[in-house]
Amino acid sequence: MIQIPHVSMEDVARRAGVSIATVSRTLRDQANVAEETRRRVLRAAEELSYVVSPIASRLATGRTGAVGVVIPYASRWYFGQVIAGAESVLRDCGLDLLLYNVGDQAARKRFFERQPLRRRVDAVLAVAMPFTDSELSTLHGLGVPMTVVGFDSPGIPSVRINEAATIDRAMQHLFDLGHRRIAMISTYADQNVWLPVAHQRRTAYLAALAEAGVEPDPQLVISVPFSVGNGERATAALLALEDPPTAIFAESDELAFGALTALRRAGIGVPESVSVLGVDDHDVSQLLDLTTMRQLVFQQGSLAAKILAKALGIDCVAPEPDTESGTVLVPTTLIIRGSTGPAPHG
Amino acid sequence: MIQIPHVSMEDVARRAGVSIATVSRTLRDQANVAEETRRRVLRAAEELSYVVSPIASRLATGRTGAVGVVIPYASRWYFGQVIAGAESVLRDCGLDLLLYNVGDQAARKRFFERQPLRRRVDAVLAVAMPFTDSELSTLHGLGVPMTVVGFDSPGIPSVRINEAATIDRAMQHLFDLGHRRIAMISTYADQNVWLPVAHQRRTAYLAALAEAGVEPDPQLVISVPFSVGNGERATAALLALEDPPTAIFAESDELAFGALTALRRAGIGVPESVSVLGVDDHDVSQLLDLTTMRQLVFQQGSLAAKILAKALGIDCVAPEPDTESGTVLVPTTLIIRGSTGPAPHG
DNA sequence: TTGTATGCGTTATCAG
DNA sequence: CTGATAACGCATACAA
Repeated sequence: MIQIPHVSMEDVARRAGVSIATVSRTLRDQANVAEETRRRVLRAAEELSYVVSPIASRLATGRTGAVGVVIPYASRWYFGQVIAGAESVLRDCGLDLLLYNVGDQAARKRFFERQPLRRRVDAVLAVAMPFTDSELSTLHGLGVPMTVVGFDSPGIPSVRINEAATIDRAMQHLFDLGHRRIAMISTYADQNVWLPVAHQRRTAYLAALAEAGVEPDPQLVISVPFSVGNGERATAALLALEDPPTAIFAESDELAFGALTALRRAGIGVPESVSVLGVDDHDVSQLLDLTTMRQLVFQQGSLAAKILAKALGIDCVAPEPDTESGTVLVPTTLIIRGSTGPAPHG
Repeated sequence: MIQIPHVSMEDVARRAGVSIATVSRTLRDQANVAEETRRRVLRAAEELSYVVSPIASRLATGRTGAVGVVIPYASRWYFGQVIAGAESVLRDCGLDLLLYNVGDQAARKRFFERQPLRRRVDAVLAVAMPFTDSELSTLHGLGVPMTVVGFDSPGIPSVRINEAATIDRAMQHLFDLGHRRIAMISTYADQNVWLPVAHQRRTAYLAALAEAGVEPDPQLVISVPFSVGNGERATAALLALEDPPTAIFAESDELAFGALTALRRAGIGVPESVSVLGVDDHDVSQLLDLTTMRQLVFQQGSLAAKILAKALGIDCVAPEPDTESGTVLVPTTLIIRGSTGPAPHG
């Protein structure tokens, strides 16, 4: 690979017959440059196909021009959506997106020990990764603005959905269909990623039951590690109960996929015998005809990025109306498909 | 947010009673530092919790310490896997992962016009994004090593699967089951992402038919834009044929998901009446019991990153044995699940 | 083995 | 409006 000698600002200055200071001013279109000069500089830069060295610029300004995006599982649908949403905004703002995938325990530990973000980013965007107090203080030690997606963390702006309202809406849908015996497939806290979201959703599920005057049955709440296969196992367990549920509410679509599969394998009709409902509106959900609470994940990512851009004083995108408060709630929508139907006659 | 004044190398040097040159040498553990001095320096750095400014370091060395990862759709399973794989290696190598998501036409155009990667990365990793000649020369103009995943590009090291062999293995499986009337769901070239892979897979499909002595039927090859819904529509069209296929081979699992859905909706038994086979081994495939050609996408991403690290002279990970050649072929495996079975008696 | 001095390519502060 | 010039924080020949 040929190492191309880079054109420097000095080269441009020489060609345009001005000083490098003028070149610098021109290129960042500052006001105090004569129109004639400006044209000469721009033409010289054009002819030399010059681009500013971001690194030198960063050293001089003290800003890194980058945002660190910290996520547990880059390859999952939800996180991919957030990344894509954030990327679209950051790109428009001229900010680099530095990706840190710290899903497994070892990676996470190293991340917080070595702190690769130090002196490297102007802001941090953390996705669905609640932190321990220790981790949180480490992050604060970075001294840069931070925003989180998918959960709340004290003192940090966040973008998420209203968990309680979302779950409640879903439960209402099932109640409306006459279901009373509703199971929930929840995720299990593992060592790497603690998901208070799971807790919130379980709580909301119980609250909805209570409000509807339905006695909760502990057997109907199953917690499994998040994986596309565990929803199936959980459902198999539910079906093995003496008094199986008429509806299964999965904490996320991916778990619901498993539920649908288990039901189909067991030859149990959906929704004639059992209804299934998820949360996300995953790409595959439409295919599987899964009723779900749609959340706009891409938008949550872009919103979070906008908040950061604003915090950095970068005016690059149309401001969002409700970005002021500490927590931005992105609305969710019930998408009714074929996986939910009237409760079978008891 | 409080702006924390950064500790500089000079502070460490002062505290350790040495020059900054010695600090610099120590921190990059060069040999020529006295053990005693080294300890003093390390302790001083520790006490001040000092970290080197990557930016200053980069300006001095002339290397950016970053790799640009260019992909069309960050939120799709395949790309998420590649990203995760690349990230794991790059992190170990101390390289930043700069993500560029250029799926839509506008973003792609801007990417090649502005060339945000110029002077910003030491290497480029492009994923399943064949380039036009113009784009290719632009990339070469970056003057940095490059590697591609998922396809070949002249003069660039690549990591991919053997398309022909993969498709052939899949077809053999169907032939072995007695299928002769095999449809293929292929992807359609759109403006944003041209996928020669689609072409290769169609060609391999036809070649396999020819070798098996089966007359190809143009009606059985359907091309649709890649989306989780189009596989379903394509399958519906196939089922509407006078002489519908007994097996459907989808270019990717996501399309196969649609096929499964369409069949289930039409009340057609899988695999009793129609077999379905995909390529990828997507997370959801196991759930849907889809027979598929598994490709290790995460590994392809990490392999590509290793090739780049090596090209950059960074010795950070165990070298791969077969990384020498221009193209690294990652093996694929037929994963037999429940979606394929013997052809129904004609 | 250690220190000095110069350069890396900008930005920003001053004079002019 | 423009041009010197000093940071920016580190790496690295070169000296000592």
